[in-house]
Amino acid sequence: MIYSVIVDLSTSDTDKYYDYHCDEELSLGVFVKVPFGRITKDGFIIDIKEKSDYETKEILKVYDYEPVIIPEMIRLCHYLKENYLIRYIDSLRLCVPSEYRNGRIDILVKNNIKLTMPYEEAEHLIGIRAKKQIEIIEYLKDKNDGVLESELAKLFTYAQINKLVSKGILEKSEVVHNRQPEVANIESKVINLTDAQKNAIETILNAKKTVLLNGVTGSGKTEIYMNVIENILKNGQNAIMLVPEISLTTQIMALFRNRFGKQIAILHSGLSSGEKYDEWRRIRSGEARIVVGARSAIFAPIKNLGVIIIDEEHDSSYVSENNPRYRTIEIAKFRQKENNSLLVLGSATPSIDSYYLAKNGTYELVRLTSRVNGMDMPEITIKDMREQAKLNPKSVLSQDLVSKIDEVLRRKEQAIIYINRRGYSSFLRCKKCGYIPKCKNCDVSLTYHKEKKQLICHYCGEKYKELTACPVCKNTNLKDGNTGTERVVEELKNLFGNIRILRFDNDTTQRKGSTNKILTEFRQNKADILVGTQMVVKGHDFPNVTLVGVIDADLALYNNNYRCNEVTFQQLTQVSGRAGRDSKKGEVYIQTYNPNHFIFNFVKNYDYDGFYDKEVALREVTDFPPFSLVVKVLVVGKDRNETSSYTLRLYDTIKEMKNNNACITKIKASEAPINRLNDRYRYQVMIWLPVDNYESTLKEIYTHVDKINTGSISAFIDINPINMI
DNA sequence: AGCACGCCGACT
DNA sequence: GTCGGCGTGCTC
Repeated sequence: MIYSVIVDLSTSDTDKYYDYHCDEELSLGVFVKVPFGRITKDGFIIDIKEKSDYETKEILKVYDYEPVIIPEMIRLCHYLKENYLIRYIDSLRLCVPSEYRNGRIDILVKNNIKLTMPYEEAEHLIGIRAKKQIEIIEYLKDKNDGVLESELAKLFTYAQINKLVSKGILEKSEVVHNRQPEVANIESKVINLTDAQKNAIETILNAKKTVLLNGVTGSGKTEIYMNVIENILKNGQNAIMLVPEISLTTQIMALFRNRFGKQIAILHSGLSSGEKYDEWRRIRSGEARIVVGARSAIFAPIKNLGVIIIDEEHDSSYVSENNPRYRTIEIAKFRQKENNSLLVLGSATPSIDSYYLAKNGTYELVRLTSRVNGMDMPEITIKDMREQAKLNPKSVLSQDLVSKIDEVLRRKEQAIIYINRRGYSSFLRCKKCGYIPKCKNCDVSLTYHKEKKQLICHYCGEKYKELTACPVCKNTNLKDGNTGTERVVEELKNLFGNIRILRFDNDTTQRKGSTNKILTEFRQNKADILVGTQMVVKGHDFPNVTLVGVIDADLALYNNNYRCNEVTFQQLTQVSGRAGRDSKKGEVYIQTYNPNHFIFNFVKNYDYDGFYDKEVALREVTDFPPFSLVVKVLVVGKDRNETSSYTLRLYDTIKEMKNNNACITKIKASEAPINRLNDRYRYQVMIWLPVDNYESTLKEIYTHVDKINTGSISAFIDINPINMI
C-alpha cells in the first residue's frame, strides 16, 4: 500500500502529500518517520492508496500503530486548508500534544502489585510470626486490581514486599500509569434546579440548531452544562466543554471532576507535558468521555460527539492570535456538522455577532434572566470623576468608593477593584519640557513599574531604568500618567493601612501556579481586596465579595476599534457579576471621566438588549460586522519604505480586484495604529466584504497576501479583527 | 529544515 | 583560472 504523508515541516512549499510505501498495514492518522531528501522527518499519514505517481521510499518507523489523528480531524484539515489556507501541518500539529510530537514524552510505566491467590489461601502460606507480611496481604485483600508498588512502599518496606513476591504470593507487573492533573477540592452543594434551568436543559437537548444560552451572571449556566452532558453520556455519546482560560478552569474543573470523576479529561496549557499526554491518550482510547479545556481542546481526538459547549463564548481567548489563526466557534461548527451534535454557546454578554444570529433565527435563543440565589443583580453606580478631579486631583479613588470599601472592610466582606492597566502609571511626562520616555523598538510610550523600579514597554517587553530626572532638560519634576494596578494598591494601603491586598495582573502571575494561589487565597478570605486587570473579570465565583469598584472604566472606549463598545460593555457587566453571588447583596461602583457615553446607562440597568440595539444600529451604518466581513491584512517588515511599498502594491491589486469584481465594498490602506513594533514597521490594508458569497473573493485575497510573504516582509490576515494594533 | 546546484566577485 | 558567497529549488 502507498501512504500519503504530511511531513512535520511548516513551510508552504512542503505542505503537500508525499507518498511512501510500507510492508505493514497501517491506518489513517498514524504518526511515522520517513526519509525526506537527505534528511528524515516525522509525518502523519493522511491518505492511503493503491499506487503513486512517484517512485516511493519506504516508511522508516511507525511511532504508534494507534492513529494520532482521527478521520474527522483529517477532514477538518482539508476544510481549513480549503477555506483559510491553513497548512495541513499546522492543523495537524494542533491535534497532537506538542511534547509528544517532539518525542520528548512517553508513557509512564510503574510496578503494580497484586495477590496471585485468594486471601485465605495466601494466609496459610505465611508463618504467623511474619506479621508485616500478613498486614500486606490484608491490605491487598479486596483490591482486585492491585496497587502501585510505590504506594505500597509508603506503608511497608521493599524487603517485605519482595519476600512475598519471591514466595509467589504477590505478583509484580508493569502497568501504564496515567498522570492526572490535580484539581482543587470543592465541596459539592446539593442543587435543586430552578424551573428556568430545567427549561433551558430541555430546550438544549431538543434543539435542531446552535443554541445561544444567554443567562445573567450567576444564573447557574454551569449546572445546565453539566446536566446536558449527563444526558448526552446516557445516550452513549461524548462531550467537549470549552472554557476561556486557566483562571476560570480550575474552578469549573473541580466541579466537573466532582460530578463526572474519571470520565473527564482536562486539557489546557497549565498542565505538565506528562499530564497533557496522558489526558490526551485517555481521550483517544475512549476512557475519558468529556473533554474540559481551553481553546485548543476543540481539536481533541474524541469520537461520537453529542455536544460541544463553549462557555463565555464572547471571550477573546477563543480566537487564536498566533499561527495558525483560527476561530474556535468555526471549528466547533465544523465538528457539530460532522457529528450532527448539539452546539451550545453560553454567555451573560454574548458577542454582537452571536446575538445577531440568535435574533435572526440562525441560532436558537435561550434566556435566563434571574440569579439562582434569587438575589437581585448588584446595584451599579456610575461615578463622574470630573468632579473628583477638581476636589482632589491626586486621588485615584473617589470619596464614595473609599467609604464603600470602608463599609465592606468593617463587615468583614471582600471587594474587587478592576483597573485595566498594569504597572504603576501609564507614562511619565516631564513637567518642564513635556518629554515622554518611549520604547526604542516600538512607537509607544513606556509604563512605569514602581515595584521593579523600571520603565517597561508593554508591547515588546523591553525594560529600562526608572527615571529620576528628565534626560533632556534634567528637570526632576516628573508627572505620572494614568493609573495602573500598582498605584491603586499603594493608595489603598495609604488609606486603610493594615489590610490585606492581593494584586492580580500579568506581573504577579508569571510564575507557574501563582494564578491559582492568588485566587485560592482570595476565596479563602485570606485577603480583603483583590486589585487586578482583565483577569478579575472572568467567571470567578467568590461568595464573600459584595463590592466591585472599576477605575477608569472608559479606558477601552478610545481604542479606535469597532468592537470597543462591545468589549467595554462585556467587561463592565462581567465584573459587576462578581459581586453578591452568595446570600449577601452586592454593589458596584464604576468610575469614569466620560459618564455621558451611551454605554454606561445600559451597563447600569443590565440592559443587554438596549445596548445591543444601539450598537447593532451603529455597526450597520458604519458597515462593520455583523453587516460586513472585515479583512485586515497586516504587512510587517524591517525596512519602512519596502514595507509601505509592498502595502501599496497589495492595495492596488485589491483595488484591481474590486474593479473586476463587485464583491468588495471598500478598501483602505494605512499605517497600523502602532506603526513600529519590535523594530518592525507595520502597515495595513482593510477590506470590506459582504457577509454572503464572499468565499471566492476571500480566497483570492489570501493568495495575493501569500505572495507578499517573502524573506523580508511578512503579511498576516485577520478576519473581523479583535485586535487592531 | 537541510542540502545541492548555480552563477558572480576576490584570491593562493 | 578556482574558491566560496548565499539566492533558488527540491525533497515522495
